[in-house]
Amino acid sequence: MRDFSRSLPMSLLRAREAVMRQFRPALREHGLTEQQWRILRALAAIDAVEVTELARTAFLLGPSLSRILRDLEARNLIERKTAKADQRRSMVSISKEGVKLMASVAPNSEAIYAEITRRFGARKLAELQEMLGALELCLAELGGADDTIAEG
Amino acid sequence: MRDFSRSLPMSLLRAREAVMRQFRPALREHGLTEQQWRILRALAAIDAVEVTELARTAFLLGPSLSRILRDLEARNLIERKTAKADQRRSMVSISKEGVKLMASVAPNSEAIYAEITRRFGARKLAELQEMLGALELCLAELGGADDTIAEG
DNA sequence: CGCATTCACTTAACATGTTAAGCAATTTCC
DNA sequence: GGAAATTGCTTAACATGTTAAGTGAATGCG
Repeated sequence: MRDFSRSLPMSLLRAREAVMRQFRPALREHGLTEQQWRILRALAAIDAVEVTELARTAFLLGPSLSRILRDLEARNLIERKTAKADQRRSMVSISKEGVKLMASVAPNSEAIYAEITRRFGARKLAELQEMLGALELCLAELGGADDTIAEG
Repeated sequence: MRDFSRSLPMSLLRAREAVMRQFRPALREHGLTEQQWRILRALAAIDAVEVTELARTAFLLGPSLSRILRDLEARNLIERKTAKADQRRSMVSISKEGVKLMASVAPNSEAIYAEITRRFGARKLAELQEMLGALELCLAELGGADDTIAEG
């Protein structure tokens, strides 16, 4: 069997970990996890979203998002209100405090990203991202666990 | 701020998830998680290893590995014995049952990997892996949380 | 209308990720 | 030789990943 440490999943895992290692300390200083940061960033780009849509954007599973939103709401970093038209839906938005927190983290985060880009090379980085996107696309067609496309 | 859904961490996360989606169902059929599978594969390649070395190989943190080894030992898929020379060290190896389980999963796993390679293209895949390795390397120099190199 | 189905979200249960603390065996250094 | 530091591993505590089940609201349809 192929040396698993050179398999694609391991390569992707190690690469991602190498990247996230750079960011985690800065986030930690502000009491944020990687996933909480993703949610705040997703929310900062829009006015308000439904939970399901937010899950897709932040790439989190429903149950994880449910828990995190509960905690972020308790910390007054986000706000929720149920939609008028459909009581099942809950609209999530970032709070003033949330915006303030983002503002205090963003510069540091941007600096780290810039350094990574500088070291790896902007062109190479773009190339890499394009390949990752292509991989994702070609596997999306293939499907996988509970793929909604193939089951229609 | 840059659209975070196009950031490098997100690209890596989505790509990896797209890949793992293909494998998880097969592993699940045999009652294995991705991490347990990584450990068995790492063990299959050698006679016996120390826990710390296994953690490095399977890319798992100590505490995670500790728990998983406890469970795999309870399922008789691995074996442990403390080293004679140093009572702190524990040597881990795969059991006969473990080998048998691997043999029953490996063909399926290999087939999935082959299909991914076929769809994405072997050459492109090699290129991608090379870029991932380069990224990892260039960030390793940069360091990160609790980096042992920079602290010596 | 009424009832089964679907939908949006939450809870539950278990496995892992992550950091800090604990513990015993070993090594250092005087 | 022995106290202090280090090492190898485990536990603890909390956050998230993952799948299944639960709950209340909306929808489809007879």
